[in-house]
Amino acid sequence: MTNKTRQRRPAFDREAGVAIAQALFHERGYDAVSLNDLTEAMDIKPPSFYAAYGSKAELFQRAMVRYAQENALPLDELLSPEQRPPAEALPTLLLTAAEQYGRDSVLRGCLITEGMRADDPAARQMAENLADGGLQAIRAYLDQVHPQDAEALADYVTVTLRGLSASACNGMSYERLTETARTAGRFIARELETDEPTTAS
Amino acid sequence: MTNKTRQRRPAFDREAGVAIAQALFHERGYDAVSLNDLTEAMDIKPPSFYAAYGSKAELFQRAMVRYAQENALPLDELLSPEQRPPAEALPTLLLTAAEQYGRDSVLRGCLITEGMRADDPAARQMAENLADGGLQAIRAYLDQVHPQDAEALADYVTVTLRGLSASACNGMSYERLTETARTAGRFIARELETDEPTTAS
DNA sequence: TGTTTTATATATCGACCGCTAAATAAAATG
DNA sequence: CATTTTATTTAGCGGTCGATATATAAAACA
Repeated sequence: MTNKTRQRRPAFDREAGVAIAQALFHERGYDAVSLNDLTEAMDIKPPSFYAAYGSKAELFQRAMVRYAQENALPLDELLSPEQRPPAEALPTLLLTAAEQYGRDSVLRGCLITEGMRADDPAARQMAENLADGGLQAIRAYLDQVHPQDAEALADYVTVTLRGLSASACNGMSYERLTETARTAGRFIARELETDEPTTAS
Repeated sequence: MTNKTRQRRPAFDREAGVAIAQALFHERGYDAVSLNDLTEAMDIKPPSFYAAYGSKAELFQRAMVRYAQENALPLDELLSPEQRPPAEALPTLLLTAAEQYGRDSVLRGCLITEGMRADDPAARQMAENLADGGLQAIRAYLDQVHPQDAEALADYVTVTLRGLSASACNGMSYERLTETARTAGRFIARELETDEPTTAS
């Protein structure tokens, strides 16, 4: 009789809850955000929280995935060997990261990078797994375009990214972050141009 | 009568307690070390702990000062303009740091640098104050020897140091840490030699 | 020796942690 | 409407957090 498919109860928007959690985790870090902080910000009670997300760590995982989808560096574009030589791609990668890490006054640094320093082992492992994907993409790109120094260059880039993220979290200004990224990018470009004196057409 | 000055009761060695705390804080970070961890490692009860150190944060401060005294980079030696040109001093600084951050399998990274990411605001501020001394030394050195790019170079060095410390904490090997530091050092040396084509005698 | 000082141990404190059992109310289905 | 399902609320679980009030015992000093 009631063939009209009734709308399901909204209850609360779980995806919106993930977005709220993402912002809180990004602003304060995993450990510093309590269940009370989360349920209060979402305007729900703890049982609803656990029915929806399972645990604080599982929600963190979803928040990091959401962050990666909307904020992660476009590695696929940046690191396509056909389009960009490494002397251009890697400086762009560093600068794009620095711009992102420093552009918002409260959401500083990289949620995933900083998640790797969480005290909770489960959360830390989740962050490491997600970060590993990006690092492997950088490494794979360098294996193609600059195999003789792929590990050293990949390590240099990841260490610089971690330094930029941590510095952003501690308040380094947008201007100084991006200037530092530009400096590191120039150094890489100079190194690559030295070894590989331009294969230009 | 008893003019023989009696030895004061040993009770427990407070300096040894600071050393124990230093190791625990270095291994796990400020937030992840509980009062119970500390009192158990020192083999004392909480009231003795508070009588001796005042609070967890105050003990952290003492542990960081102790760490700085015995482990901090010898900035005074490294950064003496009379002795070393920046193209030599800065690469040595980075390499020395990387060696220190990665040489011990459990005490990774820099206690003070990582302390700046503590969740406890008091502890974080203490770490920032201590770190600021080192950063100002680097900046003052560069103001003398390379005033045209002092801020940019100082920022580059500090970001690299933070990246090395964080990477060490997350398990990057001694070899890769030191190789990354050498890479960054080469980049700096190349930059300085480009701008300043040797003032040699 | 007697008195004072100092550091100890016992036994918590109140607050917060992540998380959940049980009861209830609302929506979906017949 | 009555029934089932689902998400909610109330209330609180056991545990740990940093930190303390109180009482006691040992050392320092006269």
